[in-house]
Amino acid sequence: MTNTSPEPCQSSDKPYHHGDLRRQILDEAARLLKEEGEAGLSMRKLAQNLGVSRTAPYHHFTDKQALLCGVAEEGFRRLREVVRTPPYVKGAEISEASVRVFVRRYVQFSIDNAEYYELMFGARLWKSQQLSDSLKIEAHDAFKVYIEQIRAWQQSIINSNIDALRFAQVSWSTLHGMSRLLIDGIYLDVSAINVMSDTAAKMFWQQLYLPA
Amino acid sequence: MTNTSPEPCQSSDKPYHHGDLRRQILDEAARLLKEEGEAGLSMRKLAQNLGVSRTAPYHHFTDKQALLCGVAEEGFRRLREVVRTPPYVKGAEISEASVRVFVRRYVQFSIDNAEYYELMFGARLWKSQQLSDSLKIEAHDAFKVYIEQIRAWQQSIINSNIDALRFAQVSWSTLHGMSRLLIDGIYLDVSAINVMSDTAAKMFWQQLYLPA
DNA sequence: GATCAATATAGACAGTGTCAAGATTGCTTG
DNA sequence: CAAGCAATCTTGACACTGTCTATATTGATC
Repeated sequence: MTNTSPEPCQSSDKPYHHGDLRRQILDEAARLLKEEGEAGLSMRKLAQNLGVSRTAPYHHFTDKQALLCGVAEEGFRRLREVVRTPPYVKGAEISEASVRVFVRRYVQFSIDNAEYYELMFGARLWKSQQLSDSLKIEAHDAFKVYIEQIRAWQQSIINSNIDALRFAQVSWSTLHGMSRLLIDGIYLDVSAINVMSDTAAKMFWQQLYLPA
Repeated sequence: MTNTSPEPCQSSDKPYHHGDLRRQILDEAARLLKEEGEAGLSMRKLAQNLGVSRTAPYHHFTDKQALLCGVAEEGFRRLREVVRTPPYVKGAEISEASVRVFVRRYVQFSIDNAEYYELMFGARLWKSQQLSDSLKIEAHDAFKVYIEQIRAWQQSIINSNIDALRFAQVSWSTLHGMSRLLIDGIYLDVSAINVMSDTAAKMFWQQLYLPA
């Protein structure tokens, strides 16, 4: 399986210094996670796939844990990017349709970036005490996007009896739960994603719109 | 750390055949998962803790995966047990309070048996194609309990516009999401469990009770 | 009591994360 | 341009893992 004869590319002899390793490690890690799952990701295989020695990655990530944190960080960046794309929902423009868009977007992101999502919201990350500062910032920013969305909803809600914090917690639970059930292979009917998302959106909307 | 001198218990010399190994493996596995997390569970440490050779467990579980399936199976049995304890909710007796009881019970179970819950509803289990038949049965029975609960709700709902299947999926997503967010250490405020549960219950109730 | 399946054992192998010590390189500063 | 330094990459080593194989001991059955 291992190719002993060197491939005649990359400027004949590969340079001692790779030059772009950190970036490629992050990408290859995500690729391995996607293709083979968590069990398929090892530091050594990672290095080998990139044509570099086993310990080379340790000069860019102190730990395997640190590497996973790096991938998760990338995920948070992507999430923020996705949520920030139009159409936005602000202030009084809120409607059931806009809630629907938001829900669909969240769930769709989690499916499309399952390998990232698992790390971003997995126990491995949040139960470890060693979160890098940059990760904390990224994660916090991503959370903020959600909170802002809830606040925007809250500004134009008719049901003033609602507790915004509790509603944010429970609604996020719903989104997160749907995502995990789909990602983890417990909900198998992927074609029902949109219907489920819309059902959730309707539930949220009725919470916001109707009196307690 | 390792105690070389044999402890003077267990009828002097320990017998060649353990006699109760399978049971103790399951318990010790759950204990290790609870105390040290998934990373702290290895077949070898397991065997050593039980005072048995490294390969002994393999006569009771073909795989590490099979062992985890066994633990999960135990978890499903427990879940069924918990949900079946009174007070039940049947037919027309449904009320917001009864929904609240159900929600609280589910979330509380997931917290109290986190080490089981993680296995029962983890990707490791559901993405592997090798589920034992007994596990499938246990899991299916546990799901049935939930479905029955939803059906009971449905029988006395006023809102006939609701799609029972979709509602079951989304409501379970909410419960599962809350559980995971708490178990995985993303929601840290454990004291808010009951308030969150009640908020979710209220949301469910309004879905059931109010017209679309 | 002989036989057989269940249960336990030690030995071995490949694979893993990661530490330590040395080699090679690019940047910086004199 | 030379020297030096820090960043980067390398090989070697260690303890640990899951699991295969072959062997030993036991309890139950005819």
